[in-house]
Amino acid sequence: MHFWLHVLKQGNDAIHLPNFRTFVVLETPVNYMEYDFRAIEKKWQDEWRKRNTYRVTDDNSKPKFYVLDMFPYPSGAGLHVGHPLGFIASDIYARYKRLNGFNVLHPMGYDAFGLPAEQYAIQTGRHPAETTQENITRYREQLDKIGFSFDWDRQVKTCEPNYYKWTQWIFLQLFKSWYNCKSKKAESIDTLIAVFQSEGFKGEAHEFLTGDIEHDVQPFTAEAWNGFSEKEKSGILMNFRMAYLSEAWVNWCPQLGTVLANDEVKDGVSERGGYPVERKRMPQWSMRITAYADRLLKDLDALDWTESMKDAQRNWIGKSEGTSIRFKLEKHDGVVEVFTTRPDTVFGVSFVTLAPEHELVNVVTTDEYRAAVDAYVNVAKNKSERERQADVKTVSGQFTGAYVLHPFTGARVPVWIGEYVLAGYGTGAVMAVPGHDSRDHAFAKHFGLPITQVIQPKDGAADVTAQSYDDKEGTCINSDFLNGLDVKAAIRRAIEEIEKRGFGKGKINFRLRDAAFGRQRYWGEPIPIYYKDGIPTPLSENELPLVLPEVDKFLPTETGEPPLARAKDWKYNGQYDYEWTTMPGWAGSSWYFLRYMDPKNENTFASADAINYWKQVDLYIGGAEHATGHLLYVRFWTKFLYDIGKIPVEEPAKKLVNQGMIQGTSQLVYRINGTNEFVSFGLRKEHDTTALHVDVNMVDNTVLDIERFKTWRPEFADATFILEDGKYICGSEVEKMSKRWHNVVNPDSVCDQYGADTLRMYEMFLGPLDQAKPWNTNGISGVHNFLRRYWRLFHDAQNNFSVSDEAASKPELKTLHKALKKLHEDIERMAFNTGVSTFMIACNELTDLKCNKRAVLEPLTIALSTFAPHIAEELWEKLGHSNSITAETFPAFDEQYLAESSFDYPVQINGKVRFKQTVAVGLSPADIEKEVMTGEEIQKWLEGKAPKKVIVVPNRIINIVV
RNA sequence: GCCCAGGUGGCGAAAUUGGUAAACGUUGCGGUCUCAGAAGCCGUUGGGAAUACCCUUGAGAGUUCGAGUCUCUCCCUGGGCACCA
Repeated sequence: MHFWLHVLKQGNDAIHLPNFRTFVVLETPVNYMEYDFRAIEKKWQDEWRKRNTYRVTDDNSKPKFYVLDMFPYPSGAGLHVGHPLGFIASDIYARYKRLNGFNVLHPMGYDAFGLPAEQYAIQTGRHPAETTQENITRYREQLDKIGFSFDWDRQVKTCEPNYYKWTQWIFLQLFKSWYNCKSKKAESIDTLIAVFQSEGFKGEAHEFLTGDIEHDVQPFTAEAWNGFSEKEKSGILMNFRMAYLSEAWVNWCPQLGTVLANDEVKDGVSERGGYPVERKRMPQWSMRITAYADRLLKDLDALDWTESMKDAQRNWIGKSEGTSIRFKLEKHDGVVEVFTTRPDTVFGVSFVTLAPEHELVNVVTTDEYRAAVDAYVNVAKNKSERERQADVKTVSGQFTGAYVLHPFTGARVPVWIGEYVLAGYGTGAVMAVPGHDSRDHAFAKHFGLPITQVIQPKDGAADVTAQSYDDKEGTCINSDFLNGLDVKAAIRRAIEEIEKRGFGKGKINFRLRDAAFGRQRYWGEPIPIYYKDGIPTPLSENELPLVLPEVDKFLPTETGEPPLARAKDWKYNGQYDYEWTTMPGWAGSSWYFLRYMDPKNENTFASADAINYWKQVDLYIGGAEHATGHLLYVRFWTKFLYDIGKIPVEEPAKKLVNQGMIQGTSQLVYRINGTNEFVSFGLRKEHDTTALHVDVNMVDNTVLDIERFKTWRPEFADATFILEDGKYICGSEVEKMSKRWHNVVNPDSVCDQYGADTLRMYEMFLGPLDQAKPWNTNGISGVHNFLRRYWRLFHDAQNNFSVSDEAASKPELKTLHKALKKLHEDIERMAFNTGVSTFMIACNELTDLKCNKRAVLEPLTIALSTFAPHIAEELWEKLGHSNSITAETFPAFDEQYLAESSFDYPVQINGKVRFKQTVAVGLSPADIEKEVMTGEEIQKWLEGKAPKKVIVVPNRIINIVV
């Protein structure tokens, strides 16, 4: 006699004998008789913890492999099924590498400083440390359920003093360094001071400054330097430090009350919250990432990252090669320096445009135009970033009354100001060539300025008065010594001539700007600086960590100072104010991969031994949205630490894989307007309806659970429904997974229903790792079914363990080795979706063969432990092993079994026949040795083989099926 | 506007170097088991044609004995950058 066991959706177990007529309707049919994943998964998670199975040591006898996930920010919402996608992939790869004899570092931690915890603190008064810790605890619970092989002993939290002590330490190193453009590396600021003491500063004549670092330091002699006050010296050195304080244009977000870095601003609004962002000039700590622009760009080539990721960084760095040209002012001593990538069009200049913020605007404006210019500049200044960006189509500008002289022709060229010229890029001034630049063209048209053609397109005439010809192809005309040259040659010739005559010089510009580093926020690392007599002074290293002080409120002070100004008696030595801004979110994440190597070290950020052993991340998995933020900053800090001799590698991660986002599938119901009646999806067009999002957990495969819906919200308690086929069918839409759309699916609920192994395999099965895809559970039963069938291979009909020690047959071995070979390939190239299929195919074949042979099941189970570690461990134990399966070796495949029954099928090419593709037909290896046959030989060769099917296209055998 | 990735059945997708397109899963349909629901198991599921034939990888051309894969043009979707001179 057998009985049925069903489970209520809520998790209440109930046993039903067959003659019972009352049944529990199943949400998810699960037969606990067989594969009891709940017991198995709990057992092994406990067991792994007890045995410290995944503890990692710096074992020099094995090759190392470092698999890293981008650590999560622990938000209050907990994990949804999208979060673990990358973690599962990295876990499979880490387990695979471990089984292949590597010593694998696979850690996890938390990026724990950040805005949401602080916003929550402002609203509720709860300390961010407290809520962050709660969120971390919740994350850990969720992560533990999925069966990851993280070494939790190495966990890091960026908000803990023993971690941010070293973030502050790195800040101090940056503060104490400058970038030498000659040696192309960061060096101790002492070397610069030594130069100043002995020879002063010669401006551009100093080779180490001929790079692209911008500063406004006037030349001085050694005597002058030695006579400067401490404050003056400090001010000058600030222009060279890697971490520096300066008056700078920043992205100010009034709603968030803080400054944002460029990558934190999207389309003129803050990435977090979507609040407007303005330009504001204020004292600001910055990181001189621009010094590394060229190296950050160049070193991308050697990285094993996707092209799109590298391109995103290339775009962001935005290198453009061109030249600066100085235009002498007509009635002043000064010059207007412009930057252009098209010096070949210099004879087409009809005016020069300055950015409204340009410092020369005030100087050159004539009295006649002063009022108009002031008005224009004022309007421009008061516009927010967003307004300015939204407004790109309107042409605006103002003549200053001033003229410059064309360097080659001496012609008078009017000086305008225009919003379309950006203060922060190049020199903040452009030479306008309306014939060959569409923006200049629009400006010229609008203000009736002359348009000259200086480039002749190859395919004949272009009417530049109607439209500018921007292409970098053609021949120079109306251009004196450039006439007849094509664009490329003309650019070279023009630069040569400009340099020779001293009008300017070839120059490389980057779009990349220095990164704003101070945040007017509480929940971040304090910047280890205090102000002694107005001089920003670093703490000494043994004074670290500078611990985040307590404050009464997390808001700015009444006078607008950052929250840290509220901290009572928080002064250096009881007398000097500390810096009140804190570090941005990206600070802690810019070096965490190093801390995992030696997370508990009290004396240094990580010991030299550990760093030399682990070196860098071999495989880094995370979201593509970090392309221009985290991934650029972590490369920057890595290069810096390399320069100052602290680490042996220049790049944080050799290989980067971006996992695609898992979107939510929102479910919609249709309420007939003005009623409380809901109409099913298929019939909604017959009514005037409004779509409402409903909780996806109330919907099973588009069918709404009406009873649950009624209890969901009080207003739906007496709702009525128009059904189709007796069901209420919901509409669906793919949207970002968020509470707002009620489409969040938790990994916990999937683990409860199907188990962690099913969740792991299903997330992989969903599609290619790097692709964005909506979450749906349509296929999850297929994956779950696979695991049950796999379980059944080891058990008889009564669920008794039953594995045979007989030798495996050839077809069984063939199935095994085919699967192993494919798994090696699938996992190596991170095609985990096909990896799941490979297991399924093998399982199907073995089921068909009724194979329960140890010789086949043992190796396959080791392979399965990468994807589904819990069930694999359980079966491994049942197979009589007392050791954890993690101690095994990933089974190698044996070509012999594959070769024995397959051959390369012949294809005739130009009268010769070649063997191209391996097809299994059961021929002897001797047949395969022949590489080339004529058509006649094939006929002979086939004799006696009785092929089932031979497809012959005139004179050509396409395929043979035996 | 510039740069990148992609477009294959009802759906998620596979095809790794140019070699039988649609593996694997799901959905639908049919069957089996059952007093019965569910699960399980078996068959079938790109299109057309009365069988073993033909057509089919966004569109069009090209290279090749052979193209989802390579080249060119175009269309569409997603992503990045953007008055960056």
